[in-house]
Amino acid sequence: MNSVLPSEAPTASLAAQPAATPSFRPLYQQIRDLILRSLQQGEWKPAEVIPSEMELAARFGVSQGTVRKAIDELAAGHLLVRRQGRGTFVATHAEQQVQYRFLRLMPDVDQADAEQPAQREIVECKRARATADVARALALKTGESIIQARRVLSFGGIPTIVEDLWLPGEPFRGLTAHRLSAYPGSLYAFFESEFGVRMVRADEKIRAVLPDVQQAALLQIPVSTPLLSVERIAFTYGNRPMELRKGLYRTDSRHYHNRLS
Amino acid sequence: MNSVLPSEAPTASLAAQPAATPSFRPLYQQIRDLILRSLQQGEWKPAEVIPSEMELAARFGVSQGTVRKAIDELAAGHLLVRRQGRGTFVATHAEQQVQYRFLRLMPDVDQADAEQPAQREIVECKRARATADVARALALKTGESIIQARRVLSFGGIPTIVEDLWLPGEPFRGLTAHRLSAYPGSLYAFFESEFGVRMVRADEKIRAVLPDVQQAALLQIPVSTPLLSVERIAFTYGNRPMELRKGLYRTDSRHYHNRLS
DNA sequence: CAGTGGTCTAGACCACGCT
DNA sequence: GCGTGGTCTAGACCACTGT
Repeated sequence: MNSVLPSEAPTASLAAQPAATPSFRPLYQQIRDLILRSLQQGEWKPAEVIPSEMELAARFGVSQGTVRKAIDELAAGHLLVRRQGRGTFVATHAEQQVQYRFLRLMPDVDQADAEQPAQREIVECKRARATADVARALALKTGESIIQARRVLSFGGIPTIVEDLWLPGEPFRGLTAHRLSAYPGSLYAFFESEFGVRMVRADEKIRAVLPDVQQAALLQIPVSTPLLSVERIAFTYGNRPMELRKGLYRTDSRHYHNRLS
Repeated sequence: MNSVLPSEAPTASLAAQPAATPSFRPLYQQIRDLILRSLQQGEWKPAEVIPSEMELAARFGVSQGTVRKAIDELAAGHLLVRRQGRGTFVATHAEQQVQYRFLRLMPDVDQADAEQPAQREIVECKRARATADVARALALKTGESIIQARRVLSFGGIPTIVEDLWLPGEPFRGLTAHRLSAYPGSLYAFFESEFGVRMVRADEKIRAVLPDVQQAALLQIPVSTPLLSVERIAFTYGNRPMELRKGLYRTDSRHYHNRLS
């Protein structure tokens, strides 16, 4: 039997599979998707506990082991975090552990003592209309309302990153330079707590480039300094693109770190 | 009970844990490490099948489920590959699927039709002595014997990558420019089939740089062209570093792709 | 001590690949 | 049809966290 009996799944119905098996879909994946939908719909908010495995098993009418495997996959994708003895929690960007989960620029020499956090300066933040490029990246239509921002990150007083951001206007309605500057945590923690938009995954395209005059000025470097260009699209639940970000990184005393396996 | 009874593990003994639990180590991790050791010692060679889950369960005196969880972890780390209905195989770099598993330089426009493979040209290949830097990266002593090579990769006739390689002399004894040039597959497939050295993981440090005169000449570009510098250390089983590679990538029509999650 | 996730087992059945 | 990995279950027990 490849589907949950409706009578045993009072709060959620799974699409029944025909007895013949033209397309087989494991139960635990169906459960995973149901949990995912609950996350998406905000049934449990970031940093909250979700129901225990036994509760979920009862709710979906499956065994604990099946729920466990569903949660395993979500935890592997950093959507959930398991804490033994306490419960399973909705993952959040606001955790102390990793300040910048998606920033891979590391100091060349690992100063053992805690590195002081980056200083952030908002250079610009305005409402605008999506160009064709931006619209394509954010799955919008050309001309739709967006928010555009530029900021500079400095480490130990040295301007190191200049970033341009493009955000869809609708979900981020009410975002202002002032609120951006005032927020103490990372941008993604800001999006999460202020707009309920949780970034789950990102794709980056990395190149070596030279800055234009303005970028060079912001980083206080000559225009002949090669920089890392990092173009990122960040996605929420359901692979919906919610941020386009183009960063320029100085790499003379830091490097972009990547592990291949 | 946290350890396998010796009587039930005839071909391998697991370290018994004291009844008090000062340090608890799950059984499946112990099994995983035993399988890992067998891989390391070459009991099963790349692309070969390993024994079935039931056989391994009998051999280690545990249930199939425990072996399964051990294999799951190794498969997640790309050390093993499961194929339903056929068995579990030792992973290899020689698979057709992904030509270059560790090369993340992608064409900007995805030509749907198969891209023709890169052309490879060995520029240099010589025996030498490890400098302090190289020795540190490869966990050797300064002055130990190494092999040094330089090659150029071209895509569609355009020289795109120039790479310098440093390899420990001992495991790669007998490597020559001729054998390098003659081998049809990727470098890592070559290391695997010709020297039994299987790379399992790699760390990369990425920067933006300008080429020196010689590098610019090899890539047929001006010295003012910013390039991606990719410094990679590749590891075999047991986190032993076995290759240092410094690559320069042209990124005007290709980009380094990375997925963050 | 109760409740949570984590481990381990044994057994049944399913999907897949080969012969 | 057989053997492989893949799914699902039910139950026991362990390790960890809070009260």
